[in-house]
Amino acid sequence: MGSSQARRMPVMADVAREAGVSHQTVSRVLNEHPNVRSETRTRVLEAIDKLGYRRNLVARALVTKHSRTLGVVSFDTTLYGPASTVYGIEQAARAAGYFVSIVSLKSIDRTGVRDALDYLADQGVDGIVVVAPQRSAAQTLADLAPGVPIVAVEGGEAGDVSVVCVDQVEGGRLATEHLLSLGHETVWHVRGPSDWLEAEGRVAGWRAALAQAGRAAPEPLAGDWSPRSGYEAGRSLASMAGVSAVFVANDQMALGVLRAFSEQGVKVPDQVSVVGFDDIPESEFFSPPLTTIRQDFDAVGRNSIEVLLRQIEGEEPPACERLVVPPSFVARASTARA
Amino acid sequence: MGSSQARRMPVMADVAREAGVSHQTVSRVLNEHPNVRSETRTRVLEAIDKLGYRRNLVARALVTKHSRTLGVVSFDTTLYGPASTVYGIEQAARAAGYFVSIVSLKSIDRTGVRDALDYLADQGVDGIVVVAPQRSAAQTLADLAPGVPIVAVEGGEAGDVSVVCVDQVEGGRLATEHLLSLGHETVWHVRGPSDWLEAEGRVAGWRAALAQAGRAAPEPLAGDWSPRSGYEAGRSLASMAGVSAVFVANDQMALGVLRAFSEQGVKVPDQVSVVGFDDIPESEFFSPPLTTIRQDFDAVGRNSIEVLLRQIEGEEPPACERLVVPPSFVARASTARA
DNA sequence: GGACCCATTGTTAACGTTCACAGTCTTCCC
DNA sequence: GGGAAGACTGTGAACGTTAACAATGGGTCC
Repeated sequence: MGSSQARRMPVMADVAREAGVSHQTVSRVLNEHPNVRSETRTRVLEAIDKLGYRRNLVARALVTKHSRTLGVVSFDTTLYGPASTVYGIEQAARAAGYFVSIVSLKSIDRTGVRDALDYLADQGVDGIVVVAPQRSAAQTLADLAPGVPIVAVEGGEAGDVSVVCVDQVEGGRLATEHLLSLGHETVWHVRGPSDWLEAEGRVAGWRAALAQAGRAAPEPLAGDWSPRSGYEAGRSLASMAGVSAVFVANDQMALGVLRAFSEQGVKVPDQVSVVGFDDIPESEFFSPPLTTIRQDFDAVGRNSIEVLLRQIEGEEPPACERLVVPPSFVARASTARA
Repeated sequence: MGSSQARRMPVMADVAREAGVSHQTVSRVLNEHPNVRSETRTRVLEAIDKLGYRRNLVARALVTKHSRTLGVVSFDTTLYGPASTVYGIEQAARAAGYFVSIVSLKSIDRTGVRDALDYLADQGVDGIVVVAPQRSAAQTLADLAPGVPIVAVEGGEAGDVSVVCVDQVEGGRLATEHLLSLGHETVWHVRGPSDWLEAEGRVAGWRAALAQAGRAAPEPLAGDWSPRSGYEAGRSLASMAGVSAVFVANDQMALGVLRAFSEQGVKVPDQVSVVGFDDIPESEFFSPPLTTIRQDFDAVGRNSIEVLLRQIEGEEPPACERLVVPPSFVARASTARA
């Protein structure tokens, strides 16, 4: 304990005594019940102020069965994307009067997600947002139905949970079509890890755009989102003939690609055009400034809370919505005509 | 509500009935009280398993007055530093069996911090970590003593709250001494915003190193941590004569500086050496790879939880510790002999 | 064999709210 | 002036857990 508070915190009964009313009337004032005489209300309010009373939310939660706390499960909140999404979630949740309890997972094995959900459910959260970009996580989610409403962010077409996501396919298409429109014969791709839905979506968009233009799709190079993996892919690409346009699945890897090209004397955008994905704050100052696809993480966070609250507070049964946020194209200096 | 749960969750009394014991015995089993016959324990455990019972932590918190939840107040968790610190905090807290409730502030006016603390205190958190890198936040903290234990991260020498921080002065000194050791006449500095304690510390270290070497300190250039502000500082520096070494207060701004130099045809490290601060994952792949000062954010997070828990669980009165994590020097390719 | 200790279990009362219901006092209408 | 509707307030009982204390039983020690 170690608390050195002199006298104990006042409770509702203390306020009631001070104001000369019953504890229930104090409760009514606090909950803005309409049927309280305004004179009584001010008396209670004064008493509250005088005693420095603060309502005990734990006791309240016990009886109402609502903690006004939302849980967030996320994977590696150190990355820009997840961090921004969680930030958006937290802002929106607090604006709606909810607390946010966070669990950041190191790895995303099945048990990890399951444990995190149990953990949060134990705590009595009213709902959970799972930032589950990996297929494995998304599937786990579909299987287990905890007692509380759930929303998945970037969760694929998972069973009967609501999903909020950015249209990754459209993003991949935008990037690829931009490069093709500049006259490049075809577009190479450095993709993200295979169990990430976002990576899959971008690959799909890239393939679709190439197919639509009647171009052959080269074998994509594998990456793991890290600058280093991009660097390695970049070295491979630099050693290959006929590479004039590359769509890299995120900005961090794109940085690695740029670095590798620079080392190998490959000029961007003169010899090779590069497009990234995410639009992290640094991208604008890469050498050269990176043309990329912007994801509105803030909107994703906000929307996920909206969907979740609709599920928590709405009277209808869980509707299982699917909300897609469009990506946008950001032109900078890393692409040029073939 | 909208919950479609068929029958209500079992409570302790249900388990007790099922196992043929009193609810108190169930409680004892759950809390690993020693004086329970092992045969009784297994019977209770079986009943728990059979009914799928989960203990209600809200009710528990009401009577124990401990929620096993810690609050975190942070500013802009989108930035790498805060994000990593919060990540470390969350990991350490969960390992110790605590939940983490987060409040991310947009701005750090006095009221913002005050409200956040009140908000968390209302929720009944057992302790709070404030990632308060700005002087204003740190001061606010010193003023108000909420009922709960508090630890400040990067909080300066604020009054009677415990502080965990990285030795910024030492970091600034390391960077500057490295540049001086390469034979540079003096070292220029692009600093962070003036109300940030970290910015001040780095400036102080830089000045100290210059003074110790008997060199004059040029007027530092002002930045706001963003790549753009670094870019603008870089343009100024490029237009000035006699600039051969620059210590930039964070890696993001350093990126902007590198970009500006590149645009102006200033070669790094041939003409100018650059040192950053933070060691973000991207730094290794800048052009050129950035020599920088690494902060162990993870250690900061872990330590802050350790200090906080010692304050919460220890029996002694709040000791008001001050824990300093040393920075480390990371050599890469952005610096060279004068 | 009686006193005493300890392990084990049960009983009752908090914790601080909100909910359900029952009052009391106006006011208004016929 | 009687009754009913409505505004306002109070009383008692939950919510599901842990704390404090009491009770039981077996063993040990002289």
